[in-house]
Amino acid sequence: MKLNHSFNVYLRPKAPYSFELTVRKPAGWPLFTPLEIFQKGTLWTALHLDNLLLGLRLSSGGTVSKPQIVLSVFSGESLSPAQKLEIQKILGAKLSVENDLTDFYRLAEKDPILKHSVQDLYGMNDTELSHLYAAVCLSILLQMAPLKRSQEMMECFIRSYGEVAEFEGKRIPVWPTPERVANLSTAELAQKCKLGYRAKYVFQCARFLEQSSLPAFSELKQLSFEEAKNRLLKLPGIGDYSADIISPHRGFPIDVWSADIFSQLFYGAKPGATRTAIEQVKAEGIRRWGKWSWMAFFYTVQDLENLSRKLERDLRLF
DNA sequence: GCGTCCAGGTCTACC
DNA sequence: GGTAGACCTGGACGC
Repeated sequence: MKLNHSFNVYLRPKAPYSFELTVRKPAGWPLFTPLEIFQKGTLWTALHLDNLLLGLRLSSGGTVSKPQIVLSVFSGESLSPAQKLEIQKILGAKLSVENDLTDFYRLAEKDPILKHSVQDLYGMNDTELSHLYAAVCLSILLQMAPLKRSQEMMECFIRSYGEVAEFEGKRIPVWPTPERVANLSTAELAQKCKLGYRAKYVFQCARFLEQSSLPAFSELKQLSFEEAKNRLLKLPGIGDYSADIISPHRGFPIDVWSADIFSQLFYGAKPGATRTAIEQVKAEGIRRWGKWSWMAFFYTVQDLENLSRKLERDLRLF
């Protein structure tokens, strides 16, 4: 879809805010779609907001201590001032411009693991996924597969069934909407992108969301952590790990891979039976970091390369 | 080359 | 209520 209309917005996030680390996370997590383009400090990406396809160009107009995001929004139709204001508000929230890292950094300074990560990734903020169904599909396609295969499934799924935002000579495919996927068949999903048993869940979740059986992202945010998670657990194929990834409140999403990492960080050794270590590691992370456990998880995972080097050298775990 | 195992979980039948 | 086994696929590994 060609997006020929545009308007510009200047966002002023709370400092510290590293534009580059926030929109282009070190572990390779994309902002809104795995097929977005990042070149010389500028990100071209796209997403659906309430079924409206938008293209975005983002760059930094400031510094970590005096941040500014220069944002151009592209749409297929002319938008009213009220629509533009609403879009600016939603994108600001997704980019965490009101996020205050002060309390988390205060905790991190005294923590033998986190003190390294916040130093390495100073000003990195978490961001919100493009929409609820995108988050659901992401978590399902991460299940029970090596990362490479998950990435292949995601890319095929997005290229095959997502709309393409065309603007400024770029073509950015976005995550499919539940309305589109609900009209497909499980067999087609399984065969075309080799989703395996996950095809059933991707399809059933699309039907579930299309029938509005679940609140939108913004509404889930208004609920308590437990209530939001309980609502998400009603989705087919969504268990404890996936709900922790999807929830706007976030959780401490420990799977086999991260249980291995955090077990080494907490206890200095790999877990014996990895599956059974998940609960133990999760409980320990929440005990140590409480309401900041998601941010601790987020910073640790993004900083693994630096962290493993530093921990080998001088970390004394408590 | 071929067979087996298992991976960044979740569901369900069975006890 | 707790738990073993099944579920798609493909890469790694042993033979």
